[in-house]
Amino acid sequence: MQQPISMRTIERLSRYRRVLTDPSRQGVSYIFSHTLAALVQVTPSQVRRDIMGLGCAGNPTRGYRVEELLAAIATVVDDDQPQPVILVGIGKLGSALLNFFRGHRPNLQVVAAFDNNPEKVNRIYQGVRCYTLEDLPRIVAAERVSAAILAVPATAAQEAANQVVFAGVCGILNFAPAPLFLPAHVHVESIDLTTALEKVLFHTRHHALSSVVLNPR
Amino acid sequence: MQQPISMRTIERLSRYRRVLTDPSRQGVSYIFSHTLAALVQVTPSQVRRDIMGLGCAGNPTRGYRVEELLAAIATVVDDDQPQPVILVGIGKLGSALLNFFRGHRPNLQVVAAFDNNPEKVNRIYQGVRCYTLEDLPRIVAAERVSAAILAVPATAAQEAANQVVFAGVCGILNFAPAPLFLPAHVHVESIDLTTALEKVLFHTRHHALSSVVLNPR
DNA sequence: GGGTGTGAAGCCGTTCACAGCA
DNA sequence: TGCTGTGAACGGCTTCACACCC
Repeated sequence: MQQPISMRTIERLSRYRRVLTDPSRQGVSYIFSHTLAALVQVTPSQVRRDIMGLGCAGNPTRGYRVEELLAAIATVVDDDQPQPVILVGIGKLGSALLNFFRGHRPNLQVVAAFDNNPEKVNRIYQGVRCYTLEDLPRIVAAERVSAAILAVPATAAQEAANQVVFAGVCGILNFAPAPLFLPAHVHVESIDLTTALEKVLFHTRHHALSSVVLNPR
Repeated sequence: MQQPISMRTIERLSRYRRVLTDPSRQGVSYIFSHTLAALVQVTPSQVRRDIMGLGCAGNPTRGYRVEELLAAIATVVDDDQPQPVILVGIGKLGSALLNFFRGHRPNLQVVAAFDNNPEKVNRIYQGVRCYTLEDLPRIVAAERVSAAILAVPATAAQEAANQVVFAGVCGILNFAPAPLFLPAHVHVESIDLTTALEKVLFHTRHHALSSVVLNPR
């Protein structure tokens, strides 16, 4: 009866959590589906559906208890303990990401960085030490790392991914604009910056042509 | 009869183009749907569907002519001229993105950067000058900019978006982890880094629990 | 035989619509 | 009255299956 939660729902749960924990909303202890819906820009039905999957009950007069929602979301997407993550590639993008993820979510912690450039090895970047790729297996094992952020050039991506997976990682957030070929048990989430920008340009272009003939979403 | 092209298809077209223009594939002039499919990791039917929408004919014995495909893709997603884009926010992430988009696609050009920090104004970052936000309307008009990349902190995102839209931009690639409330004619594409990483962690976690009970994709 | 082009079927996520309830 | 919880309808995207062609 507890039916599987779709990936789309996970994404939204993450966003619900973000707005629910927004400091400006401090002190609000109950929220209606339509309020939350407006905040993340989805439909109220969508919110209720998602929450249904959480097995979390609301109340017709007050809505959902925020604290309860947050706890339920954490149960689904988080672990109880901080999740150790590694970063591979400390170029401009890599260090920007390091900076971004630092303190963004409390239990999502970058525990080590890796780079092939000898000048970078052993230096500390925003409190995170940089190692050679040779240290991967050791550190992945020691810190029980299961996910890696890949911020290397496209040409180095496949090789880096191989090494990371070999070291025991089974989840990758990939920023290199290249498809990765990896064993089926590895989950790859690619952030395709070029494609994203091209999508925006496609839209503006069609807006300019004032012939917006395409289905939304 | 030429039916509208879905957003999903646009994304894939962008990826098809990437692998088709890969230097290592130089000299290959024909390609089969299954070959291209393997390269971008989709099904052959998917590739054929997408190409069908392009109105581009293939040949049973040789496949599709690469040059023809590229031309057709360009017609749909690109413009003939380089597309001017602006960047708002030259922090770590902003300059990493500037670096990334520089020379990644030829006709996709960052023409100006903007930041509120007076120390950054008038400096040149990777060949791109930084301006105050007050210069937005002028430059957007002069350069005929229609899209903006937003790389500012979450707290500043809405305000920056307002200004950018006021200046005449109608497409935004947003990196701030905050929803943007804007007029309907503006297209916002959000890159949600936190959510993306949480998705990966969700997967690894469920892989670890060896109870991967969810539908793929 | 092996590929393309495409109608038809299937699948999944979203939205509707309404019963139940405070 | 107005919101939650949810079966049922809907719609879009993907995959199937097969006619057609080199």
